[in-house]
Amino acid sequence: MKLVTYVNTFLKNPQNGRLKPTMQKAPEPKKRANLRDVAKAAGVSVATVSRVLNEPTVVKKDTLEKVQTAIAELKFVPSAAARAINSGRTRFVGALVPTLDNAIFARFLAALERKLSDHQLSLIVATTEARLDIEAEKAKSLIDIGAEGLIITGATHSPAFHDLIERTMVPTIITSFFDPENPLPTIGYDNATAAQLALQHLADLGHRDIAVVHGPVHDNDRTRERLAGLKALSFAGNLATFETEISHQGGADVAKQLGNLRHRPDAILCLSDVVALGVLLGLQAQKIVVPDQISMVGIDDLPTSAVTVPPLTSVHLPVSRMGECAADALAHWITTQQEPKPEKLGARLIVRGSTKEV
Amino acid sequence: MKLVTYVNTFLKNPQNGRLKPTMQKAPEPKKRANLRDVAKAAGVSVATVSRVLNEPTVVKKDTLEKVQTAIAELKFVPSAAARAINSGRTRFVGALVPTLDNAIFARFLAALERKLSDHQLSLIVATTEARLDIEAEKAKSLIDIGAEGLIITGATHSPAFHDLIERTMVPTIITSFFDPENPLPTIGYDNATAAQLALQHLADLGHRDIAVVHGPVHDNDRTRERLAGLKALSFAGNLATFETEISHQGGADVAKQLGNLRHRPDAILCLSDVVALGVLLGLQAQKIVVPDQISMVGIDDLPTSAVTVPPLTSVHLPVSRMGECAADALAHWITTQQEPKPEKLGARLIVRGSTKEV
DNA sequence: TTGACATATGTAACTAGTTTCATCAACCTC
DNA sequence: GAGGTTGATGAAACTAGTTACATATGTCAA
Repeated sequence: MKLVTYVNTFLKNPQNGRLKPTMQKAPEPKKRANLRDVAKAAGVSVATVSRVLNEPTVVKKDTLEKVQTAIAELKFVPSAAARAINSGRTRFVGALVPTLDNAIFARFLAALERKLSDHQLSLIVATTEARLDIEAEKAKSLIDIGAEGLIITGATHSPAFHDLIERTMVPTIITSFFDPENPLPTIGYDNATAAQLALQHLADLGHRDIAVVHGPVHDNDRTRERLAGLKALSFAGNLATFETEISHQGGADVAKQLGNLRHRPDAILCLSDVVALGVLLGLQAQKIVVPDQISMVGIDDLPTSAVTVPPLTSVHLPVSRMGECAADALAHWITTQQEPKPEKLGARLIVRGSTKEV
Repeated sequence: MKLVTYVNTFLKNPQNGRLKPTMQKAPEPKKRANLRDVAKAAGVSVATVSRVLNEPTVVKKDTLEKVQTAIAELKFVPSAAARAINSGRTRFVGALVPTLDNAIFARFLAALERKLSDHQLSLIVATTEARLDIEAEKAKSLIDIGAEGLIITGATHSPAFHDLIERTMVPTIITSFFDPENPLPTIGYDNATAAQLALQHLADLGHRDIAVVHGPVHDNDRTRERLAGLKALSFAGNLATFETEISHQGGADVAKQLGNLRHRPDAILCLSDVVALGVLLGLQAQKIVVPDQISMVGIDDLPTSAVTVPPLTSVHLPVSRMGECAADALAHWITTQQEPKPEKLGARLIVRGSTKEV
């Protein structure tokens, strides 16, 4: 299919900058072969060539070979656009993530892309900067350019977005979030449980005065769910929440705040590992020793969390598997028109060195 | 343009799973409007509608309004596929990066995507796992599906890849690498200079026994250039190189090796910040104090590097700007057919707390 | 009043595929 | 040997746009 685009544009601009204005005739920009060319070369009709491409079994063996030879000789690749126009299949889907600047999404997308390509689907990535208006806008342009499906993050979206999905009925899967009741299928972990796992661990170790550090709750239902999970757990102690930017810097900033507190909590629960790493660094800068002076738990379990000093106790979220499941589910939805079942992926606590009994 | 795909597929599967098998007639899957529908509704010809879309100035004012009303009423969005088929423009480009799992590429892609969308271009991201064969394969499928341009990393590629680009003449820009002589335009920093900046800094501080930690050199010309830059600098001391995986874990592994050395170097130069952070953590795990016992420099200057303990001295590489420049250059190349000039972006040393005079 | 020209719009051909329907030959059955 | 069935292929219509060319008005100068 290569070069639909470029060759055509080229042909329409004969004064192309690449051609030197010499006397010799233009180097004959060998036009890309199309179905008709192949048909002519093979001495068959276009319908037959199309059949060779799409249902080769119905074509007689020697005809098949003739056509295939012609295809090879002319280096024919069917135009994706022309195919899309009547099959309605563009073979790409879009993924909307808040940011690429967080290893958790990068890992998710890597798995998603890998698995989608098994289904012959390309992935267009769009970042929303965690803003619902940008999300709706980018979703619209993805659908406008022909995305066959969408992968989105979380269940909270703008009315414009919901309207768009409802009108267009584009298969859309929600990730990083599990809720069997959601009108759109969700594939993710239970954020409330994940947070509870972390809190329970701290509680079991005897911590009673806990700082909860999290990213912006505005427009982020994953964070809200995690916070709600914490509140739902009957915990016999104090929880103080700190909201900050999801970045190492954001975590470090909170660490500084915590260090200055007259009454310092005895444990910190970070709702994301990126923030946790930042907090850890921030504490270290103040010579506050983890876990001796303060325990720390994170959520996400990034590979880096195993390398920190001390290694971070964290709740593992299976983002790579989530990417694979989402890819399979979306591909299946697109091909069969059957909406997939929601899938709940387990989260589990990985105890490492950043937590200690009081 | 929304829903080309899905509606068509839907129409071809009237037994769609979403429709309940009730008695009432199917909810009339309101077919997406096309040019002809709009023309009929507005009482004009398809050519006029097309003109309204593409060169509205040549259309009489009240005709224009009539058509625009019809477009709005029918919620008409032109099919991208149909447009692509005769304009040859698919309005998307592909980016091939080794991995998403390194903040440096994530940041680059974020900037690239942001700027491309200003040019009305979408971005398809493909990861190559730093393998040239995968790169060539994915490049081919990107071009096959109609990518109008490609953004790639580094100047070393497989023969299949070069052949592909030459045959198809798809505009392709090399990033993370600067070489005005390269047949394909490069937009990036001078890797040799960047590495030299780091080494010179260590040399100026009096370090003479330096460990150089870097990622795989196989198939990675950026790393090779950096190493070559180091060798080219007449440095009156010892350089020992350590190759490892580009990850925090990889860095930590090397740190352990270094810690076990009977004669420990007095400084570490990491050719990437991700590795540097890993090394820093690895040293810390062994209670080796930076910079008192050993100095450290990195290259990349990730935001995290400012937060580590101690904050990492690093050579800043302007990846966001690189993304923007690449987007502009590629968009310009696609629209004007004029190959852009190579662009060299400056790198500069940011001195922080991880380096100290001997 | 007529010719010249510009402006606005429509007709139909074109892009590159897929798909329906018709045709024709070959084989089998009665 | 006529009739029915199957298999392979082709002609032409179809997808949804763009665009070259033709045509119909309108304005102005001669």
